[in-house]
Amino acid sequence: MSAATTARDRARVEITRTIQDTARRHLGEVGPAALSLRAIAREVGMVSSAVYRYFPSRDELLTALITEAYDELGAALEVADAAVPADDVAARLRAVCLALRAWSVAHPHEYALLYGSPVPGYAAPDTTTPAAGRVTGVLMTLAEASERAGHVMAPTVPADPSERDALGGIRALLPLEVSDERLVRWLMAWALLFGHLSLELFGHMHRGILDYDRHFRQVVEQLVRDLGLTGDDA
Amino acid sequence: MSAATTARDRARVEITRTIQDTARRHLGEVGPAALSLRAIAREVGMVSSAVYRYFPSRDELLTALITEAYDELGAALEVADAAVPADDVAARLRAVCLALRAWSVAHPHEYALLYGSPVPGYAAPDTTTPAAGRVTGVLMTLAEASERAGHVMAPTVPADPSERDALGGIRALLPLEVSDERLVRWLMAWALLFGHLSLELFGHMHRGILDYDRHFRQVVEQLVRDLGLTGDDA
DNA sequence: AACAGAAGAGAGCAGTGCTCTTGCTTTCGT
DNA sequence: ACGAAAGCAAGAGCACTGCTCTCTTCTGTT
Repeated sequence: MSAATTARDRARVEITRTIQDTARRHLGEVGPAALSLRAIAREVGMVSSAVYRYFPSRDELLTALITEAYDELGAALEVADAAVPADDVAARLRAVCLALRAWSVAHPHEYALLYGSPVPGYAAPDTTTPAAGRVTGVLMTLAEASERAGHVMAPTVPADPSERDALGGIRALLPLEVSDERLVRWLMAWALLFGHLSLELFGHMHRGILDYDRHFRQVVEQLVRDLGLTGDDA
Repeated sequence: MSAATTARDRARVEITRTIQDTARRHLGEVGPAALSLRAIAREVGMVSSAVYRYFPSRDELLTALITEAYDELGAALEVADAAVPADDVAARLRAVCLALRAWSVAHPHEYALLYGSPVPGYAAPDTTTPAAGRVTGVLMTLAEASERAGHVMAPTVPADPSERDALGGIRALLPLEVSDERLVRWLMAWALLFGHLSLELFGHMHRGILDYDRHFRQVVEQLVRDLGLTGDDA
């Protein structure tokens, strides 16, 4: 059993980090699809084949970047969430939404890597799912908090009985019990947020929205309202 | 001036179509990023350089495919919309939403091409915007119809005065006057729909939603409700 | 029938991911 | 302490990509 970290071990993790960092920089500059393993190797100062000692394939490198990005985003959301009184769910949602957009706008290529079209041959391995769950987990935690606080949502369509089964996957991941109706509304919030960001970052709002920041805040306000997080309802 | 269509002209459009059709087939099979001009040429039965007589670059070919896809989707939505009584905006929205999802699920790669991360070096020229507008136009038409019908939306946050300017782009594209609040809600519907589809098609709902179809219908119902398209409000 | 222009073929350039072989160095077990 | 074993870097090479350039062939028009 040699748990001792040899010099080679240290060099390995260091070089691995160097590669991943340069990859990350390249990602931020040229985007996921244009990521070139050879270009990265060139900049790190080694020949392309040497990189394969550290990442068995370009996809593995992508996976590392994906996980890292998910974690970074998740952490940003958690920090934003924690910076606000825990019992003020409306404020927490606002903070999380703004943090989400701030990170996405600051890292559009990373956003595209996470939530854009999947890279062609690439199929995300299960390694990334926990990191990905960290992001959605923040929203789901808020959903639970809202349920616990007993917030009254805007007029909501009663969930079809079969909807309960349709939501089975999520429910298994949630510690707390949340009503179908509330779950649906929070899933809609989830889709709305990422839809908004995708449309904005991928250029589909270019001709329509003149002030992204302003409009986003309006949307978040409406979201807070629909979820019933403001004291006054209807 | 020879406006007469010579045999060569006819051959040209025919071959152009053949290339585009093969490209379209490949697109449906391997996705946008993996589209290979050489592979297409190979299948059409000519050498790669010959294709450049018809499409000056791979990007031009992509542009053609994008425009085509937008048009196809737009047409599908228009057909679905027209198949329902014009004065029943709720029914029209339901039909459009279901048609949107049906097309997207049937053509995931085309969806990714249109609404996923933009292709690396590629910047969509203005040629595609009218076709793209056709899709969003369907939704905006419904928004106008709803305004005209005087539907009362679910409790809505009053729009900040500055929001009016933020929405300037859209408003310039809309023939009818629609209130800021209603516009915001319909833009949210737009973002929600494409967010939902992106999350679904790009695999982010994989662990959470067991019955996509069922869940989507529930979401659409809630959407109809929030937009105030059902007779009974709150 | 002659000619100009369009179309196709092929070679070639620079780039990609990835594999395999060849040396070299560090580590580990005896 | 030394030899074996494992790890690492480099280079050549394969199959592929988009794209350009040249050369030839073919074809529609006058």
